[in-house]
Amino acid sequence: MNIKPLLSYIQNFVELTKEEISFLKLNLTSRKYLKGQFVLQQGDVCKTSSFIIKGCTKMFYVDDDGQEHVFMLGIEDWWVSDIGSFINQTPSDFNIQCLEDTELIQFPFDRMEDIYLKIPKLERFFRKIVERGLAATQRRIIRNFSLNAKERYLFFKESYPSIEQRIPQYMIASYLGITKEFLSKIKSQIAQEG
Amino acid sequence: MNIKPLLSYIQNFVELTKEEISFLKLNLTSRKYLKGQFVLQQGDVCKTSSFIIKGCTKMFYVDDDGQEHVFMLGIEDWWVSDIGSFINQTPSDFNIQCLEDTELIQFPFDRMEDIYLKIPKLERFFRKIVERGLAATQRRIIRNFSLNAKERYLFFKESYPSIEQRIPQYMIASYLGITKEFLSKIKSQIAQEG
DNA sequence: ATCATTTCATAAACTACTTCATTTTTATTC
DNA sequence: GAATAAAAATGAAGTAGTTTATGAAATGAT
Repeated sequence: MNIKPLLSYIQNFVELTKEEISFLKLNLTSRKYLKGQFVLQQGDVCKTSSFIIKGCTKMFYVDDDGQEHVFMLGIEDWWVSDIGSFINQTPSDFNIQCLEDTELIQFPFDRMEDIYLKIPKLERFFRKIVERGLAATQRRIIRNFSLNAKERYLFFKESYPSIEQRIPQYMIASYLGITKEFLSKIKSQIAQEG
Repeated sequence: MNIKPLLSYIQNFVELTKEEISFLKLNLTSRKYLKGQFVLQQGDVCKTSSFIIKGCTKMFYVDDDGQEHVFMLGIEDWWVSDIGSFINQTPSDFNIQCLEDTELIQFPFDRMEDIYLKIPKLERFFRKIVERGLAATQRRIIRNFSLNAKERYLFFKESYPSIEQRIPQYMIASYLGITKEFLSKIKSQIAQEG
């Protein structure tokens, strides 16, 4: 199990002893997916919270009209899960699909209680990363309200330059909440401006 | 200090002993604001995380064009704070203003470490409510993408009927991400349909 | 009660973005 | 390396939501 990237991520927040790391290894699972495979499908319960060791994922939602809305993209060192489905163990509205061959380390829901009990530091760790996630998600709502499509695209480009290269443009459009045609228009407009 | 509503809220997640409650009382502060007063002003650091005992607040953001965007409304039993500013102790982009005379119980940032140390259960409590907050915020982004303005308004009406009565319509419009004129149009349209 | 201020409603002109239809470019497969 | 499929570009027509302007209704202060 290539757990190193996860451990060094965790060490940014709390320090783990050797024993704690061993205990973690026993309770986490590593899993590889091929490009195109699903980590989660809508209607299923999200049974794991996953950390991306290698690869790229998209989390999306298909609305009543059959329209696909990309809600979140993920690359190395990001977390992916439907947190609502995970904490309540209720069916998810989201799909999580791999855009490349992808390797995840997964925290199973039914091991979380034990993990928190044995390593209370991880309760602190997860509190902190969820706090950060909430702050980031709130900022995203604000951007969606106060920026227009072009500004949102420029922000995205600047914030996640590495992601833009790895995934098709129509998914970025969906993530930004616009059509692929309009994103195309924006890009040609930007190109003209120089 | 009227701490009861907060305690019964907390007891939904974890059970506190009498000693823990006394300790909490020593570390929390109660504060009353008049209608119109600010709990937080943009540029200031958010030094407390507040629970609403009584009253009504709006959290809003003024963009570069001077436009006000209502990001969140709060009534009794809700939490208000700019979590991004709170956890990093950095200047906030948000304002939190009281729409009625309002009473809050506040968790000061500089007491949090002690509180978590003395009552680890509260680390669990805050992890859980932040998880819930994150799930709710994510659902809101999805709604913003996949519902149109009328659908978003109907969802708001159904979800927060008590709030709608208490605050002016133009703030609801701003919360929904539309102009007051367009909300007015939507309402008259709904009225005609019966 | 009255005056001032805030809130709500209505309507016409406008704009950011969508939809639909077609073509060009890029990637994939045999 | 030709054939096929997938992704991106382009343009014309349509729509959801904005802007600006004006008046009516509700609320608050004196």
